[in-house]
Amino acid sequence: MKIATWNVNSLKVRLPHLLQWLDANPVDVLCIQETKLTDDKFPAAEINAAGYQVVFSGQKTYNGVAILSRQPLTDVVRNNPHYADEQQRLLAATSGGIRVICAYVPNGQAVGSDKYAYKLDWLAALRTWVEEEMARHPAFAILGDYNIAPQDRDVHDPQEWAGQIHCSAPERAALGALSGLGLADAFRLFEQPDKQYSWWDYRQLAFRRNRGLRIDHILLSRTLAARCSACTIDREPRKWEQPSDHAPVVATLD
DNA sequence: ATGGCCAGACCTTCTGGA
Repeated sequence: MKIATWNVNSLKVRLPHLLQWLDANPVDVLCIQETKLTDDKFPAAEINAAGYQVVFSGQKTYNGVAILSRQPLTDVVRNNPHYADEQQRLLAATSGGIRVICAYVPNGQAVGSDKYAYKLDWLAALRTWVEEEMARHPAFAILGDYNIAPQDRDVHDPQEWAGQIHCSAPERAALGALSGLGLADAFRLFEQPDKQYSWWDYRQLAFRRNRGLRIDHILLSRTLAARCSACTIDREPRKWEQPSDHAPVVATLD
């Protein structure tokens, strides 16, 4: 089976891309972020018609997450029970025996800002919840936009980004604390070409120049990491007209 | 020159993203 994550940056604008991508890439589970839609506006019928069950948790203008699945979704949980948050960034469900969390980690804006403090608090609380979920579900995956580049090799220009948002030591430590629960970055289970990114700024022809960051990740429990035979970033939809600034990441589980 | 693009809100200009 295949599981994937994609920050679509407005599902209203990107629904045609989502359907086009699913048609070419009929993954079993897809986590999407930044839907930017209230639940009454969520295009469930169009997604159902494409052969997917879907659960979603949205709000106006910002954030919003959804899980699409070919198999039924059960035991749905919205938001982190350990962290009161009006922002809709987390959704959990079980599909095909796998416990999945879809995560849209706060951006953080700038190191030292209020939003940065929120990002770190949010990540600390996420760890507590993930630890619980993993204890209950050995087959566990958390997929999403982490807004953190784990290492300098995940950054097009590590000197330019050194210490900056997405690359600061506390952010990387918070991601490391999640990994410390026994989660593996699926992408790094395999030999990969250099300069593989999942996000590119809309400005300055950043995509054409491959000036990007790898900030979208699939983290797998040991049980699932043992089943994982591939993990790739699909740059194709970033080339389409009016694209999301993020690319999908796909993991194959045997 | 610290900008540049994009999406969405209530416009002709802002916030947030990363």
